Amino acid sequence: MKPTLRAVAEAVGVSRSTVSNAYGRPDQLSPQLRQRILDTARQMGYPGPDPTARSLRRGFVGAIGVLFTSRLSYAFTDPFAVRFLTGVAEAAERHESSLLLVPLPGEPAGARKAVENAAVDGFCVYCAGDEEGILDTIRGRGLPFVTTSARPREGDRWVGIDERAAARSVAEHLTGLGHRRVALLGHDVLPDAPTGPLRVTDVADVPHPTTRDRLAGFADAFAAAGIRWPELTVLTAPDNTRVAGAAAVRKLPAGVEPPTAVLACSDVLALGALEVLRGAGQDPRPVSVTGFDDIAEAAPAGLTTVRQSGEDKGRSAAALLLDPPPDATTRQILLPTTLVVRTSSGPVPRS
Amino acid sequence: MKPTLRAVAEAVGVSRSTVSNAYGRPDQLSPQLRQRILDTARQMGYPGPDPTARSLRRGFVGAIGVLFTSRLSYAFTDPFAVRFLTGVAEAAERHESSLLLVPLPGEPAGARKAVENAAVDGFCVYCAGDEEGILDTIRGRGLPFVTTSARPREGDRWVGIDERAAARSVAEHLTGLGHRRVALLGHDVLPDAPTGPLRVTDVADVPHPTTRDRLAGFADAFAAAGIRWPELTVLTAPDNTRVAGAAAVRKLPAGVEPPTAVLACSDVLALGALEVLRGAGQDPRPVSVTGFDDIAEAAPAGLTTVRQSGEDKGRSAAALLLDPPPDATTRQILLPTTLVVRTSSGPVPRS
DNA sequence: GATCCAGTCTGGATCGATCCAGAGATTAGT
DNA sequence: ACTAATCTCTGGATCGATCCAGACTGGATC
Repeated sequence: MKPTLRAVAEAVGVSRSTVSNAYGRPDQLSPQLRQRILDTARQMGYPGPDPTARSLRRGFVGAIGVLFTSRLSYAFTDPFAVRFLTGVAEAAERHESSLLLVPLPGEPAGARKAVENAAVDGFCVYCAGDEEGILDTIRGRGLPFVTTSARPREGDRWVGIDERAAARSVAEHLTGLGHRRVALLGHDVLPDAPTGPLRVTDVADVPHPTTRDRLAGFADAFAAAGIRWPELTVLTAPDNTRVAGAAAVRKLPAGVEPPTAVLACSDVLALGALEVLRGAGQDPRPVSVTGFDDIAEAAPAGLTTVRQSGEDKGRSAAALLLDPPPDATTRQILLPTTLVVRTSSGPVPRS
Repeated sequence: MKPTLRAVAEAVGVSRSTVSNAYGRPDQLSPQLRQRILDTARQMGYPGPDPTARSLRRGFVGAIGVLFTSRLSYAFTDPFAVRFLTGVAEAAERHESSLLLVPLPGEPAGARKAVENAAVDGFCVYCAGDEEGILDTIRGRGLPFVTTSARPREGDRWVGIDERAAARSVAEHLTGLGHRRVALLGHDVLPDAPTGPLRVTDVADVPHPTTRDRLAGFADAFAAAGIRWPELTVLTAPDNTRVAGAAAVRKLPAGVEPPTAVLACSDVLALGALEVLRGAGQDPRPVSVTGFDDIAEAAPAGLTTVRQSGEDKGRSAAALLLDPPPDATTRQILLPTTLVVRTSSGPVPRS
């Protein structure tokens, strides 16, 4: 059995408080005594105050929870999520806080339990799906949190971008190039929908909030160009991964007039699409492809996309949690986006 | 103030134990009473047992610590480290364990404190540098741990590859192709060495254990081909990053006979090297480049490399921690590696 | 009808620390 | 020399739960 603080106190012949102070507040005792305590502690093999006991008493843990509303191990396959995490880690490092990555099981009850059992001082919720249940559980615990949710509640801390306007900007880039027959590509467009083309009667039906907002932004641009929502082809992918993007594009109906452009809701989907559309044996007429996020792989692939900084998002989120601005008005941070035009998009080829 | 378990007990008119059992062991009380407890708890806004208090009493946290012996936010820039983390996350998900990512400050004292303050049941230590101090601190706490250290102690849980043999295999591939004038590229080859070519008198002087083992493996192959250590040019990079790799290669002395091959200790370094050596305005005579790890970016770049699975490493490490095999002999897992030959390596061009 | 047993529920002890009001001893101030 | 201030150190209360030995019921067993 490991010795405890009490054992050290008895060995040295002082009170427990004094030993505690030797570790936590050196100014509360004489340097000599402190040294004597530390020495015998070391010699007894006492590893210092137990973190759990300390947390209980102090009411403070020194860790922030990071929640991905998707499987945790999947999260790492999404480069943008990794950048976000990098930003969070950077801010946490500065605050000497640890990060608790909590895996959320699929079923809501399990997810609830996981959130309730996490020993943290607050949460950064990276929203990649439905999250209201999660947020309510956090609220129930009375812990502070920051979301990147598509539509934050009044007063909630939030960091994000104007998804819809950003999406609109890429789409306008394409309508400007003359594209009229396009396919939109997102993941989780409709619940349980198989990979492939869909008729979505209303954008509002899309359950995944980010996908919904981006599709809506695309639609805005096309509406301005005289193309209404029901005329747009929507492709859906089961995951936000390259292979899923590739698979979705392969399901484009052969024979009928193919789209002249594919607008993806993320770079990984777009890169998957590019692979297929630029791959060997394809129709030589190039199809324009655009992405979203501007991950590292986008530039070498020449992908036209919308840039947003995952690091900034993560950093801001963690900062909002770790030292929140006193006035509630500055607790929602809108980050900028930029349209980055590369070679993957071009004018409609003449037929 | 949030209500506690005691408050709920008083409200319902039962003992604290009973409320505790309502959450933790439903079989210990009648379903009706349990329901009544849960209902009033919900209505009072009691979020369930406090995780910290529970951990203290139970002596079990439900989280494993993950340590990177480099800055945490840097770790995410290393694709192989991310794969490792993915594997760890996968195993943790299965065990309903959380992952505590602990940022380690540069100075040993701070790192020690960080490890001592982490509320976890054990550690996965991803060794990317010197780690003995870290491991000693963990041992001091009496917590189990798994390392990927270059040279594990007898009895320690470990998962890794035969670094030296694997490195030797790529190098033999190159000597087989006729390469004799080569440059080795690693990071942290010598402490505080500037980027660029070095004379390293002895491989054993290299402080970074992985770099050392891989360089030694390279040297083995060249020794077999009649080239002794001091004749080998070693390039060093300050970081294990693409830009650092590129910078190191740019420092190759111009004018003198350039190497016909660059053997890097990692794919990111190799990719940086490739960028420079295949870039515009370069000597048209192609220099062979090899990497190590086979990260996702290696294949599209045509990089010859040694494949090892980061996911497997992470998964095995976490498994070794979460349900260790009873017999100590199987607590060290040697994972396989494969030489993957692609287009970045070829025969020595005739001059 | 005494015994045994399973099913429920209780309450004091405990996990390992930190907090805080205050006791004693020293030093400083006038 | 006497009060005030400062420095050290103490010990009981507390953080919020879980553990465990045992009490109490009501029904089955022989």
